[in-house]
Amino acid sequence: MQKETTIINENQAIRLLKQNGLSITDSRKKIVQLFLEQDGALAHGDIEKKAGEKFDRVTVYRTLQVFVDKGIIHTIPTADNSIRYALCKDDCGEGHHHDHHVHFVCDNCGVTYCLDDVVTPEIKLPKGYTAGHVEVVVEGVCKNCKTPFS
Amino acid sequence: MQKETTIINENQAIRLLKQNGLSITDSRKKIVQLFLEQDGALAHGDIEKKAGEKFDRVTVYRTLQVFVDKGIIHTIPTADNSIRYALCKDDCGEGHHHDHHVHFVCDNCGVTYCLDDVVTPEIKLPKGYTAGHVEVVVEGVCKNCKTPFS
DNA sequence: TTATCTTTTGCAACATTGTTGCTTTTTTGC
DNA sequence: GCAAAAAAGCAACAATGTTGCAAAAGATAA
Ligand SMILES: [Mn+2]
Ligand SMILES: [Mn+2]
Ligand SMILES: [Zn+2]
Ligand SMILES: [Zn+2]
Repeated sequence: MQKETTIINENQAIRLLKQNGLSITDSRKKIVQLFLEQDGALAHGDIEKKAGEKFDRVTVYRTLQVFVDKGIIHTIPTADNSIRYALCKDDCGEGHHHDHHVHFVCDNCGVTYCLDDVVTPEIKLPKGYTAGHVEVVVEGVCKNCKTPFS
Repeated sequence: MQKETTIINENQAIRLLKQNGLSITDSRKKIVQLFLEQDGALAHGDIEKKAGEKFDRVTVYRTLQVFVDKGIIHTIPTADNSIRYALCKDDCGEGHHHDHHVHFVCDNCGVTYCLDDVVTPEIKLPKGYTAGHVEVVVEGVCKNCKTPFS
């Protein structure tokens, strides 16, 4: 028998897809579920691996693209030139993301977290510059990797 | 006759390379000069183009790597998965970068600027997280693209 | 300046990542 | 179930990045 959480996540995945007017397909269900089961963010490569040999690489690319467009997931810029993706928790939708939170990359375990409660600060820019979106990525040691005596 | 600024930049480039204990080669001189002549940041591809067909792609990759290692240039993370590089203005050196400034990417012209005078803010993290380095990238409209009446 | 040693370059081959057009398969709405 | 629409898979390709190695260029000291 399937584990109960898997079923819950499958239902949740289907709900999320329907909410966004997307048709329900195996790959979309599976990829949304991966995000739901996951604490941190996922890179394209992670998804390919975690989904097994099940889906074509192109399908994964296109699925992620659709999810970003619809405001289901957002991208996280990192220094190592690999885009990570994470679920949008805010009221993002088609054509407008509102993820104004800080991201954290752990030096030790490599996991990327959305710190949903830490909002991006106001940045005072020099004269002539107009700010749109602000991205903040903090690198350091995460709560799971913290040693008791450090 | 060569333009005077070119000569100045060549001397400056040589000085910078010597300072960092690097041997003086055509490609290193040329690439440092490109950075000196440039207001914004450069991506790998920009450098290949601007250097003409002069240098091998591999040489450019390796040169940029050496420059980053030596603290001559630093990388700038961007959302579009393309690493940009810019000269370090601070006291960076081999094995330690100290570029704590904000970066700005113009939506309109695409140029990436180092805002050397805008320092990265302190970020208050949730319990258990320890901050190392903080990266801030602001996206918006730059001083050159600003229209008079906006 | 030349000889020698060391470093860097260019080349070739390869790996990884991302893109596009087209055909087949799946999903949806009836 | 059936037809139309959407998505997936496949193949071919483009772009980007990496590695090993031989040739060339740079540094050093006689
Ligand atoms: Mn996030
Ligand atoms: Mn900078
Ligand atoms: Zn960690
Ligand atoms: Zn601009």
